Amino acid sequence: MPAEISVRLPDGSTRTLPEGSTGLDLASAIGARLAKAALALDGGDGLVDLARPLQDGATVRIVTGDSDEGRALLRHSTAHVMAQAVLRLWPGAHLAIGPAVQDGFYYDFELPGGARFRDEDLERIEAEMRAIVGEAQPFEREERSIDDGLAFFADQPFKAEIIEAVRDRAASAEDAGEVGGEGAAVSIYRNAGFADLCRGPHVPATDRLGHFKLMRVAGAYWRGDEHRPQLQRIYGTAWESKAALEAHLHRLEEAERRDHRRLGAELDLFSFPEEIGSGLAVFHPKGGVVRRVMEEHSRRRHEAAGYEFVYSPHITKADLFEVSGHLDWYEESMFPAMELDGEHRYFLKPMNCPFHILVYRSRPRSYRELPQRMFELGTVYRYEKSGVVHGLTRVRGMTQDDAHIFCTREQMDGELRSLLGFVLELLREYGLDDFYLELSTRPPGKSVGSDEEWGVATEALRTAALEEGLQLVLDEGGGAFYGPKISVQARDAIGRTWQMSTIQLDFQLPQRFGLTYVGADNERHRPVMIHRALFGSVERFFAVLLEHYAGALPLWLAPMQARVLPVRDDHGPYAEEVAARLRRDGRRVDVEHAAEPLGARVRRGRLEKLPYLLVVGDDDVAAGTVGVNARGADAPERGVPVDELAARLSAEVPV
RNA sequence: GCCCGGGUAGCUCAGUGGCAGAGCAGCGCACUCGUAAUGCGCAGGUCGUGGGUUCAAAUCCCACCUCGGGCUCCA
Repeated sequence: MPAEISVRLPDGSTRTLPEGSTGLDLASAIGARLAKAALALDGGDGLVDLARPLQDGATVRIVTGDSDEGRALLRHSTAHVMAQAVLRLWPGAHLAIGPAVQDGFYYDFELPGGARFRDEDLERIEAEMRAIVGEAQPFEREERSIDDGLAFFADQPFKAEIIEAVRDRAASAEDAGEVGGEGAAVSIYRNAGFADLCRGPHVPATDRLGHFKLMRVAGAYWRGDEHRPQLQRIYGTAWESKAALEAHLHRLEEAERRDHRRLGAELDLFSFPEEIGSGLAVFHPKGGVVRRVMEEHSRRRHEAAGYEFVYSPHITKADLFEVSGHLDWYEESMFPAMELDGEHRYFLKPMNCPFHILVYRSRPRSYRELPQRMFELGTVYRYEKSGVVHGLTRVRGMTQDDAHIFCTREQMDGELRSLLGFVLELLREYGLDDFYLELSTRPPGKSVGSDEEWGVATEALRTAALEEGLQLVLDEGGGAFYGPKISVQARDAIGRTWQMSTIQLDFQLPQRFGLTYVGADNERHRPVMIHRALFGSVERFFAVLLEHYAGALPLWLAPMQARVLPVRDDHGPYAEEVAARLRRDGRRVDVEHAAEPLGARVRRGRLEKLPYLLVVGDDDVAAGTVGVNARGADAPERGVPVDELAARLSAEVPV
């Protein structure tokens, strides 16, 4: 009688199989359907190939494609197949890395003779990949020593570099997906004449794949370092089923439909005239209304929260940014200097903080007036590299809802706590309600101040963040040159995250500018400075709201809140009366006269995403009512008295 | 800044060496209508900019500007 082993399944049951049985044998024993869906085995400490023998007594779980880890696995294997296809089409290509990423995968290549992928190549590669999938090639794992591995990949310099890094125990997290084996060995996966350095696991064979699409080609630096060779990266997406792939492509279309750049043009909100320059927007009248309402609400809330309003110019002599350190640490992001009389250099400001500091320093300060909170909608200019400008979310001229809080060290913790609460409350008022926090620490080699100060500041931020009870993610080295920061990341209606508010703690600038206050002890003390912007920039926040709401802004923010549509020309005077009545309540209302059929005007109003279309005809003129066609409603509502409508609208506008 | 792909009418796009096109939007006239496109007509383009090749360039070549997707960076 052959020896047997038993394994425990997630439901608590156990299975007994002949010794030497593999994950695939187990799946087959459970059911043919599972055997077909199985991709890998979770043997307790990580995923392994189905072809591996089972360990007696282990608790195991079969991984299928309909889980996050299963999808990551098949994406990784699809990347592998793509590399195989590229190598068939471009013999001699060098392979770098090919991990699974959110929704898909990529692989980085260096083509022989410095060749570049072109868009048309994607089709050829995809066709080759489908051929490989059709060949149902099994993935076979083998382990080799470091030296064997180096010899094996002698003609693959990037793979060799990865192996050397493993040998030198300097493997970064990024390499972890590429190498396997324990310490002294690396693993290689082979299928049909192709072999790749890879930790694995992989799906059993290439025919488990197939629901993929190559998306685009891009450049990417080897190891993300712009001083190292630029590789050719191909991005693809891959899913466990045709339906899942199609659903993903549909989500991409949905995101495109919400794109603020598209909505901005369609709804006549803003534009980027080429004549002005890259990354510099103009807001049109309708966008101007939205912006004004956003800003007015913000001002009111800041006033209520104890902020004082200051104003500062857009340009300054160089001295100011020399003292602040910006010219040492930030100059590459600043527009070049304006030279005047060969005597003074002037700069457009990239940040508002030094100006607020000068306001603080304009006279002696007492501890009695701290904390002092200075707020400004301050327009700043940053010379962003040409490849990074993007709609309203990454521009070269922007207005920050910027404030600087000057306080004592003792007040610091309390200020940070109340500030975080204020930020989140305000963002919720604009309709965002799903957040997490990110703590950015000292950037190595690009900062000022002592380790002790950075440590204190970072801990103060961490404490305040933890008290808020939100998820906290660490962003190592992501702080500003003068201090660590917390940023509030918001998830929008379709789950994308955006960096919104930033809160930075700063011990450096008060020192550089020699800021002081006189304490109760009649001695001079150094205040602490907190930099914070809640929208981040008004432009970016505008873009985020537009995408979050897919252009259908809530009533209080909508550029036009209602449009009155007279059925016939002779209902025009009544339509104007209705509009005038609503305007008395402060509503933004217009009238579109009956030059076209009602259906056409309703359609136009819908496309403009107007919250309310108000139709008035014979019945309404007679009864003093309107027909209410609300955005998002199934059917129009007839015969609503005008005063009742006015009351409804007022109730819907919170401010 | 680097890699790939674009730029033709206000918008979406067709046009790959031989007269610059369509739909929508705009304007005019007619239609006066109860909830997602009334009809007819008119007007609208130095084909991103500048060079070059050619008898002839939207089309081929070069440079630049600009937009999109990435890398790096970031509010």
